[in-house]
This record gives sequence, structure tokens and C-alpha cells, in this order.
Amino acid sequence: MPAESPFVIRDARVLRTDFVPSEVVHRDGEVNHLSSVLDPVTRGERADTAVVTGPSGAGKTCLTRFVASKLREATLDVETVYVNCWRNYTRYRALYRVLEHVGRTVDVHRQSTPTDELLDRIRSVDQQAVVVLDEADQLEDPGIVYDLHDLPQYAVVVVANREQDLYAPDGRRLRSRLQASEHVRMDRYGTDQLVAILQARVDNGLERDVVDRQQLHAIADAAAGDARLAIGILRSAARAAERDDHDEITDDVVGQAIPTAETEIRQADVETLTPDQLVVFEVIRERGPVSPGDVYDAYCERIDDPKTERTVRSYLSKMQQYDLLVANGTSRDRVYEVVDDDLPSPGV
DNA sequence: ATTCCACCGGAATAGCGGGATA
DNA sequence: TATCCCGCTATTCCGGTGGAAT
Repeated sequence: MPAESPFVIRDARVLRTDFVPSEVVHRDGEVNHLSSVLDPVTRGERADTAVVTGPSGAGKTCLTRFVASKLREATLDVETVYVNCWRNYTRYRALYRVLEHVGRTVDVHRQSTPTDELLDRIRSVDQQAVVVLDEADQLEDPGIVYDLHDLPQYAVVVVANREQDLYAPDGRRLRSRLQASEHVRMDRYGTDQLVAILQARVDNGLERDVVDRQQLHAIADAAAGDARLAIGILRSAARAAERDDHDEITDDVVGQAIPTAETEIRQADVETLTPDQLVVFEVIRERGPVSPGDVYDAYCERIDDPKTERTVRSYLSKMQQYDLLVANGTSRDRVYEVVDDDLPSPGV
């Protein structure tokens, strides 16, 4: 051990969760499946819409990014457009993102150009493109899926956690369209697979011998099949070790990194809340399981110019979608609770 | 079994902000 | 500069749902 190097991290990019590795571990079947669906694009032909589903951290985004980049290597004049529908949940914003990446004229300006005109311009683009609609279940209006599906120059990849969320609640039209398309289903990673994924990141991103196999196993265990969380834990641990001037990651550091990574991921979501929404969230965090009426009363006491009850109800359902809150009970017995973030419970 | 009522969420509407247009 | 336009948020109205009280 030449303990002279004060650094733990060699290449920080590799530890980012959105990093796309040059080889996707343990997903050969899915890679081949999605590749074959998009294959017509390489011949300039129209490709069918593909649907990718699976729980968070199963590698959906990684898979689609990987396949898209391979496609781009093989076929130079294919554009890849990645739309995060969680951030761009209205039809207008999602379309705007598409045009932003595909349109050669950048004279599109926010707000003033109507949705119809965006569509017209997208329609008139002759460039072939693969459009990835990630987190598509967050779209308030799934219409954009067939907006693009109907246009021959676009190959659409719809990514979502659960298949059923794509159709709900009234999406019969969407259902008939999507049921005919190719469906790639992904499952949680096993612990051994997660260890392999972590090992690949370690080999490329960390200095030698800073973390051992058994520690990777502990991280994989804590992540419970979620690769995004596993990599987040590894990153937190590496950063903590570097901050404290260690030249290796201790078991202690790993143990502390687990809750840190979990709250970091959630914290990013909390920071997107408006001040009003944040007050609602704090009320629920402090009072534990609490009825909607009590939430609203407490919210009104804390804020000068409170919003309407109906508006707060919208906040509540929005925060549930973001996995910040859970609701128990259906009617008068309903209570809200923050998703527990600091209790060390790998099971449940 | 029936009634009550806290709660849910869809639909229509108004006001705001800021970019475009005249 | 004043005015129009459009998406977005918040508000208003309201029908529906299902535990809880009677």
C-alpha cells in the first residue's frame, strides 16, 4: 500500500448516477431487445414505439441511454432527444424540449409560441431522431406520446416505473396504441449484480484498494436492488473518506453513507418545492400521521397569506407523486405521513 | 341500513407574468 | 409604449366516495 496518495476518487464522473458506462452489466437481453426494436432506424426506416418499465434503479434510463448512444455510433445522422417528463410534465414543455434538440432554428422562444406551432415545427423536421420520454408516467397529458408516435421520423421510447401508470386513469386511447408496441420489462438487480456494477465503477473511478469486496456487498445489500441508490452510497462514502483525509473507505464511513445517500436523493426533491409546499411538508414531518384538516389548519397558522384548501390538496397529491409523502386511508380516516428517510430499515 | 360529512379530484375560470407585436 | 397572447398557478364550484355515527 503506497499510502502516499491523499485521494480516493480518481474520476468523479464515473460516480455520477447519470454516467453511462461503456458496457452495461447484466442487461444483455434487454439491450438486445431494445436495440432490435430501434434497428429500423439504422436503415432510415420507421421504428415502432418501445415501452421500458421497471422499478427505480433497475437501469431503465441507463439502458435507453446506452442503446441510443450505440445507435448513434452506427448511424451518424440520428439525433437522440432525452426528455425528463418529471421536470417537463406539461405537453408544451415536453414538446419544447424535443424541438430544442431537434430543430435547427433556435428562434423558438418560451411562452409566446403556441403549442400548435411547436407541433408544426416538430412535424416538419426531416432529421431522424430517437425520443426518450423518461418518467413518462409523470406526464399530466400523455398526448405527446401519440403526437410523436404518429410522425414517421421519430422513434419513441417510453420509460416508466409501472406499466399501469401509463394508462391510468382514463387513457384508453393510449392503451390501445401502446399495447401493440414492444415492451421491455426490467426487474430489480440482485445483490451480486449490484456488486458487479459497483465494482465496475470502482475500477474506473476510484484509486486502487480504497474499498474492498465485502464493503461493496454491504452497499449492495443496503440498496435493495436499486442501482442508483447503490452508486449514490458509494459516492457519499468516497467523498466522506476524501474529506476526512483517509486513503481508504472504512466500514464506518460506509455505514454513515447509507442514510446520507438516501436523504441526499430525497433532499433534491424537497428543494424543488415552493415555500408554501415546503410549509405543508414541514407540518406533516413534524406532526407524524396527521389528517388533511389538521394539516391545513396548521399550514394556515404558519403563513401570512395561505392558499386555498383545494390548492393544498393539489400540493399533497403532487408530493405523493414525488414520493415525499404517503397517504393511508381512503376517506375520513385518511392521514398523511412523510416517507421515512432516516430509519435504518432495509426490510419492510 | 341509512345518514352524515371529511375528503378527493375533475372542470371551468380568473389573474399573472413576460415575450411578441403593433 | 400599450396591447395581445399563451402557458401556468390558484381559485371556485361541485359531484362522488367511503368510513363513522345514528
